[in-house]
Amino acid sequence: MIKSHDLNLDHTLLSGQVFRWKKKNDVWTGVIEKTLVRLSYDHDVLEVRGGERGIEKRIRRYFRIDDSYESIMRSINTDRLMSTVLRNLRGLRLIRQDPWECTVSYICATNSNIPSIVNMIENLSRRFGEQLESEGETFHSFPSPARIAAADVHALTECKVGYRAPFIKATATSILKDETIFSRVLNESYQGGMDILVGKELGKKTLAGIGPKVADCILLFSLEKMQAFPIDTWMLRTIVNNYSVVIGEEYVLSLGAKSQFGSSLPPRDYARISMKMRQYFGRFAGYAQEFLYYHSRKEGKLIPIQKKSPLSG
DNA sequence: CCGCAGGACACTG
DNA sequence: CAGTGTCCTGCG
Repeated sequence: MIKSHDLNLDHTLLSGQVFRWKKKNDVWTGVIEKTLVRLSYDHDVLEVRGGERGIEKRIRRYFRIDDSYESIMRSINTDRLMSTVLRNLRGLRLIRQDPWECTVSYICATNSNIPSIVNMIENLSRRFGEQLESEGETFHSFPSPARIAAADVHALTECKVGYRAPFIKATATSILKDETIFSRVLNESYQGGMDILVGKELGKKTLAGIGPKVADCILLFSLEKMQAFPIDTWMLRTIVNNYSVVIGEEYVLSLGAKSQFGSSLPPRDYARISMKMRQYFGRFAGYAQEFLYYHSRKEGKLIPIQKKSPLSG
């Protein structure tokens, strides 16, 4: 039995980890692999509709119910901010996603925003996934690598994924050709897994559209690397505003001086900052990241990081 | 019409 | 290598 105290669906499904759940009348509907599931709370007890026998177990796995939540919360309760955030977002959990869907989702996330990502993933599913009917509604499974690899780039572009279309197709093709890649990462250390995903393994790039940030998301959300600490522009702001001491105040200043925030963080800076944060939060740093990320998004406007100083005139 | 949003990549020096 | 510009799309 899962209780709302252990799993807060709103926090978890709105935290920006996943992009395919919809809420209507206090019922969350989503697709786990090829099963359509409806979730709601009845007097603090999670109620599951859809799926067949065994669905409860899959739900537990999906929401990582078997993680020792209390112990993890204690381990990442490192400071005043975390203490507040952990209390306010009680019941937020990491989700154990399918690596392939996760990969495509975060390729789509580059230089984009959540509503747009939701749109892209939905378009891809509608066009290339399998239809799932339920209670008069139509949903779709996420398309397999084979379906995407076989797709025309033009057809992918029609799903509004933009310049990511060739990346998505190329990555699907790579995964078809190297089916064990995810399981190899699973059996690797964090750094080993990172190296494989970004293509440093044999010095050659295998997966297109996957840099360190996307790789961190894949590692954290689908490949059991709970120390992974993805750093997007929001997280960078949060770090600069709250954890400059952790990554080095002089270093923060040097970052600002370089004013490199117009594009992505240079890989070397990304590696350094995420390493510091992993060291600071420990082996469940990824949980801390997710709490901080959702917190910062809920808080909304943070002080934007200054870009190139405009030539005032 | 411009700036920007959960970065990656190709291209210079 | 390290530092820039560009990339499709949607929205304020």
